[in-house]
Amino acid sequence: MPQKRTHSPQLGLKPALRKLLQWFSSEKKDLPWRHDRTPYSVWISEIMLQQTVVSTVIPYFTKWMKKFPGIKQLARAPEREAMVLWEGLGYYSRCRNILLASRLITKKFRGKIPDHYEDLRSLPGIGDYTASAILSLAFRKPYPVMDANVKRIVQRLLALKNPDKKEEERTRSFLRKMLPVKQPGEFNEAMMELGQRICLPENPFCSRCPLKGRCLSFKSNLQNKIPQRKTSGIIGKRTRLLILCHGEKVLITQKQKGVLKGLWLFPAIPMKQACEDLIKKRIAKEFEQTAVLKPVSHHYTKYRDRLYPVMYKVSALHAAVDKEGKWVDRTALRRFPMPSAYRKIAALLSRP
DNA sequence: AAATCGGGGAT
DNA sequence: ATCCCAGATTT
Repeated sequence: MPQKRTHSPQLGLKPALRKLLQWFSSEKKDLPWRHDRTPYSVWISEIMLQQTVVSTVIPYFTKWMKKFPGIKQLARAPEREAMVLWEGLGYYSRCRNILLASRLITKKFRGKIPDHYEDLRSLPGIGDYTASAILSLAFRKPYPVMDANVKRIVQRLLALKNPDKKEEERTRSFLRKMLPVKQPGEFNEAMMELGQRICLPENPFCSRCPLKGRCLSFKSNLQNKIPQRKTSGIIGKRTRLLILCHGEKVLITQKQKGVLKGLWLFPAIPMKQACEDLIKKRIAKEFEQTAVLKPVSHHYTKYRDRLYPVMYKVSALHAAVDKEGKWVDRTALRRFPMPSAYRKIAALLSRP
């Protein structure tokens, strides 16, 4: 005869799992990559979704699948064409890596996306998360994913307080226990959507959570203490952009390295620096400031860069400019991939 | 282990 | 205005 408990009993893992899958089957959203699911569509969507919210990805995914419906079309595409589709999505190395990987898949895997963990990990841009997502969603293999949503949920379920290496392993082993071998994809998607819609970083909707009976944080009312909020550490910058007009043409330069490699930018210098000396020395003998455009903000990670575009009309060009930059007709700017902040300025220039 | 890479949605 | 996101790669 079991003794009467003072606390409410914790829900077993199996019943909790059943509730989760039930919640997902009735609440899941209709997303483009959930139609006609193939290894290719899973791969592309998962890469686009890295550090990028669902609503942002949807139009990019749709455009991409229309232009590159399969790996064959992708593998023979010039990088420029792919980058134009990616423009505005951010983290541009993801796009370069997709191109690289598509060629590797063609060459080393007979044009088929591999269905083994190590093979997937060998491809550029595919880390632990993406490999597990492809294996579970596309090939129904029992690999749990650990994205930010899943980590947050398990942290709360188990009331883990400091996210370190050890707790990450706790999380992984918990997920391996919970994951239903016959429907790993459903489980992974259910967890991610739960994190996205119920188990929010702040003020989670615990009352509507199918896992609340299994959640130690909820039981102890710690759901707003776990996980700890991290301190910001934002760093602000100010940069002046030079919009140099020569006749109908504008000067842009292509990034040669870094994450923005391959993208085109207007020449930029820190605010403090005297830009007119630079123009005189490197670009043209004669110039005249013609306008000051509205600033736009360009931000990445902890940096918040405020861009101040200034237009100059230049003449008597130095010959050396062609090496680093390109004079482009204003109406042709749209054919050169740029980060969003720069695109906003380019849009102003291309209309009269 | 920590830094770095974008952009925008949500609050 | 601030936090965060279906992370990967480099330092």
